[in-house]
Amino acid sequence: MNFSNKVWQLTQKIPKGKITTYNIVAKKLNSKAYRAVGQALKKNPNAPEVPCHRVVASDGSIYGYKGIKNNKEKINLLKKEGIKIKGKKIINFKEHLYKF
DNA sequence: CGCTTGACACCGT
DNA sequence: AACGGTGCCAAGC
Repeated sequence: MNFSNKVWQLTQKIPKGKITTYNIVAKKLNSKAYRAVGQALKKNPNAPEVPCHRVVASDGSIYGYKGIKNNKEKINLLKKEGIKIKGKKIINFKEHLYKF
């Protein structure tokens, strides 16, 4: 079981309409490798199974996801799940926050 | 085996 | 409040 593998497993656990942060995921893995979490998610071999769009930065902003590409469709999908996004930041992201 | 990179977080300015 | 610099950890080369 690699670090990345755990990350994906946890990410899969995120229910629809909920989100979490890299920091939290790393802590759940008993580690401070929140950056490595991002690395794992970007690899994401299980694209459909792992909702990486539900993992955001600690301040509730989309770090890199939309930044890499102008993929508004994914952001729109998040909105459809009940998450409101203003620019790169999630509105009331703490309320949707899933702490495992 | 060691240096560089990156979807972050934290602190100072 | 916004921006920039620094530290962190795992993976890749």
